[in-house]
Amino acid sequence: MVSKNLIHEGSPVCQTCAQKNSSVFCKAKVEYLSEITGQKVSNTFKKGQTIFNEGSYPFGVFCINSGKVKLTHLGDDGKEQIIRLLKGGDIIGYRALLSGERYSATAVALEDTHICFIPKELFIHILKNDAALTFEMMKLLADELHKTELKMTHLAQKPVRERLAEILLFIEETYGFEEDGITLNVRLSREEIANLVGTATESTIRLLSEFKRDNMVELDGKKIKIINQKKLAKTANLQD
Amino acid sequence: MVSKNLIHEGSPVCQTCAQKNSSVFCKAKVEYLSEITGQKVSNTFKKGQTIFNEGSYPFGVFCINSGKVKLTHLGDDGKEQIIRLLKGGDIIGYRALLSGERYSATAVALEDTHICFIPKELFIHILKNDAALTFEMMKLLADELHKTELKMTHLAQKPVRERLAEILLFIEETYGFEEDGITLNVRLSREEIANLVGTATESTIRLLSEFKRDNMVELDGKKIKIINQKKLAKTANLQD
DNA sequence: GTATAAACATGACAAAAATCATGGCTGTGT
DNA sequence: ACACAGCCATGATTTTTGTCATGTTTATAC
Repeated sequence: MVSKNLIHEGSPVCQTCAQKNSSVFCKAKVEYLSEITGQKVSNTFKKGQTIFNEGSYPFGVFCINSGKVKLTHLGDDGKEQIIRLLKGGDIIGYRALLSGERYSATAVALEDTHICFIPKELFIHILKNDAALTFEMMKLLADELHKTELKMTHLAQKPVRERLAEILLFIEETYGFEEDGITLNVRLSREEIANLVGTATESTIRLLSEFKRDNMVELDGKKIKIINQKKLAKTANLQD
Repeated sequence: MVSKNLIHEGSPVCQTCAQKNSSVFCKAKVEYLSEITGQKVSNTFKKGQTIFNEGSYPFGVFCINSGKVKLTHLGDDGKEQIIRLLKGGDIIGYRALLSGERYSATAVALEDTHICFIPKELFIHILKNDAALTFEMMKLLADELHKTELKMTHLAQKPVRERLAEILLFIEETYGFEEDGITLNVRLSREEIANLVGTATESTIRLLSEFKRDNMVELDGKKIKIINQKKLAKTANLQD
């Protein structure tokens, strides 16, 4: 494993980064990759730590090397809404940077997470000179927009039960399973799941119990096992 | 009025288009503007006509010259969700084109609308060669993503009453008022408003009546007059 | 102008979901 | 091991919202 000692040195090299081929940066010209390697700062965030905060100014973008991150909005009544779940290879903080605004969301590590920070100037400089990378970034934004529009429609039209089923499948799609092949590979509190679904925590707890009763999932503390994916997908009532 | 005869010729010239300074294309290099002028197709859509349909393949982007357009998703149960309202200067159909997918939404003219069509090849060719324009497109996407994330959070957390108030203010922000300074400058059915808010048509009708009772709006058929904007904003309970 | 359909409006009711209350469980630090 | 806090669970209740039914008004076509 090349990445092992690199990570422990605190400063992995982009050209050999484990995420090189899943990140947008894999599309950057090689010359820029070494520039990034030279200027980036590598960091570790412990579970629960905040990477950046809604309302503050962005100084660059973050590229997740390993770990899991949630991106949240604070609603007008102070309730948290999780708008995205992220993992190794994903970049965060670019939205506000491109719009030239403050962060509109807060990023928090869901588990110990390694992240590289790329300064704003370098990021913008590369974008302005690397058309292919800019094009990829544009695509990434277009995809994100599409996903968000879908989520919006589902929030507006689907009952909580369907949305919860959908979110469980979405978590699976994002983080996959543990070695046993059925346990969702992330630990989220009931409240966090509720904040993904857009509902009250109690409703989430109640529905999870129902899903368990209906043999779609098994619950063991924060561990959630998907034991009947097909039925769950049917419950989610998905078409698209 | 330069634009008047241009429009009636059926083929306005981008360099003198009334929307030149509000569209992203105003950032395109002059040389590309004339290329667009040469290749675009100008068209008129009557009220209610479909500009493109969810599920079909994009062959280019549309640039709205004048008029009003709604972009809608079909939910899994066949219910329409309006995801964006557009006007002169806005471009549509770029999202699917950039992602290389079929349209994920349907565009329908809300009133007689003039639109220029720019072929895919030209659009992509220009993007690949005009870094400044690409950068602007990226910003546009970033802004759209932000707006959509906000809408998502509000759909998840706010009650219907607040969302309706918010939507009325949003319509005002988008299309403004008629000459009288209080009548919203667009005619939407109650059902369409409901599909913006994400609620049942009857709920929308009921709440509009309440807003009228509470002296926030006046109703006259499809005409909606905002007579107490401050109170409406308070009802919307906005912070951001 | 008149017929016809579509849109608007309102009441009654049912369903969905949030809130409140309470108790048990689990993990963490001492 | 123990106390404590935070999380999980569940029941009871209220509020919100959707659905169904029905009548009225408005727009549109002939």
